[in-house]
Amino acid sequence: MLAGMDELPEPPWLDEEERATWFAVTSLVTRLPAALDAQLQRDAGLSHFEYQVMAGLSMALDRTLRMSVLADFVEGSLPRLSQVVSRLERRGMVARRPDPADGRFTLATLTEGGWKTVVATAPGHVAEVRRLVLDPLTKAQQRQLRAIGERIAVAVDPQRPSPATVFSEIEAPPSPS
Amino acid sequence: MLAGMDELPEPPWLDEEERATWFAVTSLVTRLPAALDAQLQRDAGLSHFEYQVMAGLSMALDRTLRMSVLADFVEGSLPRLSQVVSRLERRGMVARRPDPADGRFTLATLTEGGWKTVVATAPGHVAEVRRLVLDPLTKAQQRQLRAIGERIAVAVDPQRPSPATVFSEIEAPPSPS
DNA sequence: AAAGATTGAACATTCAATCTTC
DNA sequence: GAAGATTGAATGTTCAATCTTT
Repeated sequence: MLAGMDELPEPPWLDEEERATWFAVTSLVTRLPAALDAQLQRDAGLSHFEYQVMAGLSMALDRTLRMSVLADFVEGSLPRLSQVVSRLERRGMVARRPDPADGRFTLATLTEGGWKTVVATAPGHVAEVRRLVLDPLTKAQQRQLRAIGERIAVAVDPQRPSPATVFSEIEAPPSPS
Repeated sequence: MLAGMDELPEPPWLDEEERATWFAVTSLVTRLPAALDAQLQRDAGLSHFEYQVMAGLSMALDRTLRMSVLADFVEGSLPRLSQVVSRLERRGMVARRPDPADGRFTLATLTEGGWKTVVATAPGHVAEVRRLVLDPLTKAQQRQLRAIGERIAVAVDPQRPSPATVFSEIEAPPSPS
């Protein structure tokens, strides 16, 4: 694949500095999600993914979104979203119906009960996000983290739409999260 | 819980900057693990967690570690580790036996075949880590990321041993307690 | 009795196959 | 036939209960 190319040879192993950076990253991506799940599970009986789904809907116009747009927003696969929304539907949090404009789409709507759950849950979740992520960092570090995340995101998936793009699909008045 | 305390009132919602930071974090913690899993699954038929387990053992003295120490190192629960090691054992990658020094402990050892798998897999994995995380960042950003990760780690779990501590357990001979 | 580890059942996730609508 | 979504089976994870050794 790169025969004949004239590249900087990258060392096959990580040096001590790089390993420390890498360790920080793995630790972050394993422990932070676990901590967020724990808080939401404890206080609201929701996984972080379920909460993201409901929060996404709560920000949308008419609290309604097509499944595929919602899947994009929560960065999950459509099959996964479908399973999770089925569970949320059984619990009365979300309702689904075919899109009248095009029957191939499915519209998911946050019910009144789902809305109340989000409204009741959001402050505690936001507080936890502040406590674990925002408060421990200086403003400068928050900016750095944004830039770093953006660079890694591009490397992981160059095709990926920017946050702003995805977010605009959602439209946004009343916004928990 | 905090009646009468004199605190800075924290706004219940995130402002635009904070939300951007938060979005970068959630995106990072959901997409990066998926990308790493994909590479390892494709090239070696291993999940990232399985790889971490085997890599941890490969660095240890005699390629052997007590299950509880290994669980600490890979930041997973003991039940989870036990299930995963059972699978790896069935595949001939790892062997278990009671610790002769104290029968309550179980010693897990990387087999010759497991070692060969790690040796064959590591370069590709390291290359992927470079490609997705290290290469897109400047040296300064790598330092920043380390500092940021450390701050968040402390917030998530103040009791948690520092990376250096956990790592030293790995390299140190099993201390007869 | 406590520490370390394992097990079994409930639950969640993944992926290919399928279904429906355009 | 293609796009959007769902389902079913296999796989993985979680958690409480259990077992063994000290």
